[in-house]
Amino acid sequence: MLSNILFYSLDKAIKQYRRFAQANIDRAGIAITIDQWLVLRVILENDDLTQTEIGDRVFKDQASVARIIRLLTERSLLVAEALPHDGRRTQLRVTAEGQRILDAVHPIVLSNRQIALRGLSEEDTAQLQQLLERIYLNCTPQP
Amino acid sequence: MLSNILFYSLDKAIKQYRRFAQANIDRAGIAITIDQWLVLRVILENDDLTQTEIGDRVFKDQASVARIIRLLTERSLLVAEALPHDGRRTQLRVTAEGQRILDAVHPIVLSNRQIALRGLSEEDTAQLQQLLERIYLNCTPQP
DNA sequence: AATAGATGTATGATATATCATGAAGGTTGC
DNA sequence: GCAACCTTCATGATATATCATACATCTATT
Repeated sequence: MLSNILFYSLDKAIKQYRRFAQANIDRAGIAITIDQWLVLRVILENDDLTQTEIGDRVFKDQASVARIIRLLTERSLLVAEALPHDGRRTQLRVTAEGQRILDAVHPIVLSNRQIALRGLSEEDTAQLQQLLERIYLNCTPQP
Repeated sequence: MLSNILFYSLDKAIKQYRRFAQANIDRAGIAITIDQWLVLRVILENDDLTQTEIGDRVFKDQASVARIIRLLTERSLLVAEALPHDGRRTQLRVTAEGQRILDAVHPIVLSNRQIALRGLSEEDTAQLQQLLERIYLNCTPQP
């Protein structure tokens, strides 16, 4: 049975959480995807990362990050200015509108997490996190 | 920190597992994606499901299943025959080539799971699965 | 039997994931 | 200085996810 396979349960849980979280953002009338929100948030907290470094933090590859940044820029949630000392890169800055959206999403994200974790104790989530980290490491090729 | 957020760990673990699993299938020279494999496997086990029912089992929506079935059919891993009693549907059958690929992937999938769960006890995986199911239910709107 | 509603499938639009590659800029070693 | 290499970013191709919708067909009701 598929239902007995751990990775099926993992996939199922994260997909349902993403659908739930996105639906709540949509319902609040905020026009942003979870992935865009995640990247925007990372840029706000640290505006001197390369696309590859951003990708490492949000677990996306550089190509995905590039396209998300393009969308965020087109939607004016982000601006890119030339950097004098390196012609390849740009300085990314979250705009006022971007900040407004981050602020609006924040309470929704907190509420989403709380609802999703209802019935789980601190120890439950700690152990869950530890097991997930172990799986991650098991699947990561040693350099 | 993102790393303290449970859903970040969840996303990270499942993504890394999928990359790991797909890389091992690719390395074996088998031309199929994990998602295609999953759908093909469900059809083998039960060849009278609608696309929506298949989607329910593999946690995809009907549109995704339709496109995966089209690819599997184009690659001749699956054939669709008209059903006399219902002009909307077709009878899906896994071809010999499809069966060959399922057989080739099977030991790789078992090995992937074993490696990914290295260091986790039976109780660990059981508890993990139970917590994931709880999260799923928490994120599922009550009808 | 005709019609309204339900079901099954296909597909368009947009977003993301992955791999590969191209193009431009930067760094190092000589 | 320059050649080889590395880094950064953009983009094409393909696969999947999601929502909406179109279309055909089936079912139920009258």
